[in-house]
Amino acid sequence: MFSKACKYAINSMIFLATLPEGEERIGLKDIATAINSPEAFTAKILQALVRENLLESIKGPNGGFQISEVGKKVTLHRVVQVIDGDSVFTGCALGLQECTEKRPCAAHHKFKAIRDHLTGMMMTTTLEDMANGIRQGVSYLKY
Amino acid sequence: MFSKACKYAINSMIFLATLPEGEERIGLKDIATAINSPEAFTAKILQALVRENLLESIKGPNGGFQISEVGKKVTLHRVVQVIDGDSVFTGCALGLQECTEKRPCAAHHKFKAIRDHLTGMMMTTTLEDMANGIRQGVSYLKY
DNA sequence: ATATAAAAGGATATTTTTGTCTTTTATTAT
DNA sequence: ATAATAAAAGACAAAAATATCCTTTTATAT
Repeated sequence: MFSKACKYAINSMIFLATLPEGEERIGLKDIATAINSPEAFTAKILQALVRENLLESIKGPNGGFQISEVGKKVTLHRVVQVIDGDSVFTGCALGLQECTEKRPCAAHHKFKAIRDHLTGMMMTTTLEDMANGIRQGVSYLKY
Repeated sequence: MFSKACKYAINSMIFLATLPEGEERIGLKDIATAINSPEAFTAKILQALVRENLLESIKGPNGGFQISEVGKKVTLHRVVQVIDGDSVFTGCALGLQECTEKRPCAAHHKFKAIRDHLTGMMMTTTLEDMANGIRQGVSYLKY
């Protein structure tokens, strides 16, 4: 469904969203540990999230990453879009180049319902929603 | 969502399912042309479908592939399972190793609904359904 | 029997994704 | 100013997915 890079991105964002007011900044190492991801690879992904303003980063001692104001309000949909693009939301499930209402693939209408469901869910689920589950201990970031 | 191999598999199966009674056998080249896929790669995929008895193959002149009795009755779900396994139906969307009702990832319940929807659709959509759309010219296999 | 056709099988190549390592840049504290 | 810290950037490496090529096996037709 999503690339590993995208999963790391989502989990990183959720983790950063769980950090309490005033202690929002945290280093790469701690993020990678918290979500159980390879550190250097995670760094690349965080860079992309910084470029898209979902995160802020500060170099040097006591540096690290923190969720931005934009990032705080963002949905799952946006995070996926930044890392994987929106092919998962709009691409043809059977791989046709041109797959439209007028010239649909064999599974177009069946998959349209699924994709609409997925897109709707992703556009209405915020990082805050998911961070709350983690904070309350009803859901988890690793293992 | 699905690997390219899996898309080629689905499209091949649909194409083979559209062939009329008595003219069911057709060569690799024609299949690859019909679905616009790389020939040799498609061959590998068809071999896997033969191994799983969704297709039959005959070597030599006038040889080729044809859909088996099993294959005729099969659902999209089964084709995907043969090529991609069922991680798309059962795997954790956020990549957690252990993601269960008791120890869910942050998005578990949201994705459960999507996956149930997807799985349900795939288990009830047969190749025949999709072949009919192609035969009637209301859906397409390439471009 | 022989030549031909077509899939099977295996080796190899390419591309994409994932992952690591090293150097550079920015920031902080001494 | 200097040393230390941490992210950014870029080069490189490994693994997986995709794709091709070559040889072998099986069947058909002459």
